[in-house]
Amino acid sequence: MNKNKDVAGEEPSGALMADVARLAGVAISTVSRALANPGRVNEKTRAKINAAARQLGYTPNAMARGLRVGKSNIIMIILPGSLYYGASQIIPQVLQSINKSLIQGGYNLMIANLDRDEISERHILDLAFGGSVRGAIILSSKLPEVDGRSLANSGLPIVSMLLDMSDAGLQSVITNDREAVRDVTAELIRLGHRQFFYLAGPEGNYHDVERYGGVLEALEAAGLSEGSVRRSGGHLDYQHGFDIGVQAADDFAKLTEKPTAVIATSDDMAISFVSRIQRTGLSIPGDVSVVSFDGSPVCEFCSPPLSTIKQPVEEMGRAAVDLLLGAIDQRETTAAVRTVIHSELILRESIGPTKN
Amino acid sequence: MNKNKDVAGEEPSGALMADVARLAGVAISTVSRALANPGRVNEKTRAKINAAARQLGYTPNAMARGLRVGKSNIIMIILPGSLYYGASQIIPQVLQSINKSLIQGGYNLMIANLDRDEISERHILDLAFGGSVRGAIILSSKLPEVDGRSLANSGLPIVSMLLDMSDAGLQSVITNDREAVRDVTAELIRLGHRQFFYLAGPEGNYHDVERYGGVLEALEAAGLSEGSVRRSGGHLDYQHGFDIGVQAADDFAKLTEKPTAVIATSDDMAISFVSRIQRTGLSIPGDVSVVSFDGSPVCEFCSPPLSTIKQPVEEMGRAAVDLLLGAIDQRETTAAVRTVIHSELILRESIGPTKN
DNA sequence: CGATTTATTGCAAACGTTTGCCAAAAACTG
DNA sequence: CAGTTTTTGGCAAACGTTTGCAATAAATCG
Repeated sequence: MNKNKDVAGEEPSGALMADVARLAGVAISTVSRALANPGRVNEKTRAKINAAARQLGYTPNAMARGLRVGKSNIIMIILPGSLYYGASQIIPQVLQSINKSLIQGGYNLMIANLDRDEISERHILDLAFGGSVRGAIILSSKLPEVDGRSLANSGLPIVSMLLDMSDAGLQSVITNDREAVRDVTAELIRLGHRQFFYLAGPEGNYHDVERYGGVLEALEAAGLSEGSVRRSGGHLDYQHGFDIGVQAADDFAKLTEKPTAVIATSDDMAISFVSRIQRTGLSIPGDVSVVSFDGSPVCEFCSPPLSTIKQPVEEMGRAAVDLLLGAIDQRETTAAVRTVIHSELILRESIGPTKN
Repeated sequence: MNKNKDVAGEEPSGALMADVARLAGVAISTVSRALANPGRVNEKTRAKINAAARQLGYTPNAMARGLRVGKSNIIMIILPGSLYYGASQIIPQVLQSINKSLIQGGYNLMIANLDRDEISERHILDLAFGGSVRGAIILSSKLPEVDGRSLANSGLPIVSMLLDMSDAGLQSVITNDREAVRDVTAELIRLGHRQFFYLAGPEGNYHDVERYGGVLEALEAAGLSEGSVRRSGGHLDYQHGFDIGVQAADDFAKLTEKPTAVIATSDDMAISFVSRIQRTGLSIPGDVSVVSFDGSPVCEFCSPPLSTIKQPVEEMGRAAVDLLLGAIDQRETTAAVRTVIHSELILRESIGPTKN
């Protein structure tokens, strides 16, 4: 009842624009203009108003502003699952880079987690349709959609990262996974390798399809059959990379005819795989060459140091934000829909020529 | 101008409560009550309203609601710096766990990055005083404060994590760093070690003080002098853990009288340190025992597997959220101000008795 | 059956901004 | 100096909810 009546300011929270106006002796609308607009108000009054605002410790109410102008300054990022995958820093790095770019543009970052359940989908849709957010970046997932509402027709600008959804008309920032894997596989072939072992993340997953596709392309180009590569894993999420690697090492041990080159689709898999097969007496790269995906810094300090395909996450984050803010400001609405950022192959001692 | 006039709904975005009311043939206020309040409206009308709402794909506008009730449902987490520290997943794990608990409570998580600059402090204060957020969790940092405004008197419920600010009256969720380090040091002493090497994060940092303090306590308890431990590092942030370890390995190499036990204050430091000193021909734990901090999963797959003090981050996150939501709901305002969550020492092969 | 309570709904005033429109004042213009 | 343009500042109407209050309808009671 008597919260913010004109009797007295009791709570420390909340000098209003009206208070500033009163103190400065001007109208409330003038205060608004003084604080936001550039040249709409006389310099002298502006100074008076600024002084009053500072004296009162005035901070404009973001929700009132948002309601009035019909926009928020929050961007949400939709993450597919856990924020951390073993040693792989993909998600945190993306987050960091996005947040940084966003702040520079005056926006805030909100995290939305897209678990498999309907609850979280609904939650995200509420955020989108409820006007809470101004745009969305979606990481490696399809658009949430439940009872008729879909993120696609929320009217929000959306950018997809890591997953190519350009055919659905979504701006997509992706890496050249397929090409990168093709190249590294070709390099392994050049080094004499003919039998490959491929550690998969979730089967059918976009990354899996692309990366495995890259392997096959390289094999074909070299005239090798599809049978030259054996798959392991495929039923666990990337989040369980270490487990996949451990499991794969078991699988590997059981093989009578051992592949000489291993392509892991995350650093985690490679690390645990290497750790396990070293125990069985195999040496790297003497017996087995290993290359993996992600570019985690820790790879440099493994023994032997691991070759890895570095995901250009920071640039991807920046690019995604640029595209998103561009769409918000309605610049370049019709620009190229797919942005490919190139991965970088980091060659280290875990790769070598075959013995014979 | 003619955005949402009553002429026609052009934009796909935005069925309003008024639309639902019209379709259901009731007043707008009835709709509001039907959707939120429990038994304030007749079941039949409620059904009609729900049907209408679903048909229109209605989603309440969060900012309008927030403005009216004077509360938002956003919690901000204030992070001290980078989101990722090498292989240590502390921050992402905390984020994950906090976000999960928050969503269950109906809140959303916003990320605020507290860099050293004044800009970011001001930004955080704007968020706090601008009514955008309902509460804050602050990670391992002091409260931002600039031109008279301080987070402390924003009226927001705040919980401090990792940094003990209970003396400032802030609910603090911390780990027993000092005790954990004391125990592990004592264990090393029991194994015969008498000369220690301590890898520090930023000097004077709360964690550094606590952890180094733990070492000293153990030494004293065993009757060893403070001179039994040498420090390395101290000028770089934890973010550069790998660099610290590399540098420390150089320092170590230069020592004529080599310590036999190393206590690293992050897994990153330990990993790069180990990698480097192994190259100089030293063996672990034969020549040097190593223990570190954080409990990164990757430690299990290092060679040798690293002993580490596992930070109970998930529980800390949960605890912090519980406290925060408690404060928001004004339950238990006067509960214990300090919550200590216990670390877990994971002993692996990187630790062993001294040779002689 | 009239009186009193209770359940249900509607009206209208908030919440704290922004902004279109208008009026007054100031600055030019011829 | 009257007429015209440009600055400047105020009024009041939004933005889309929630909620106190009042009104009506239904139910209960003596």
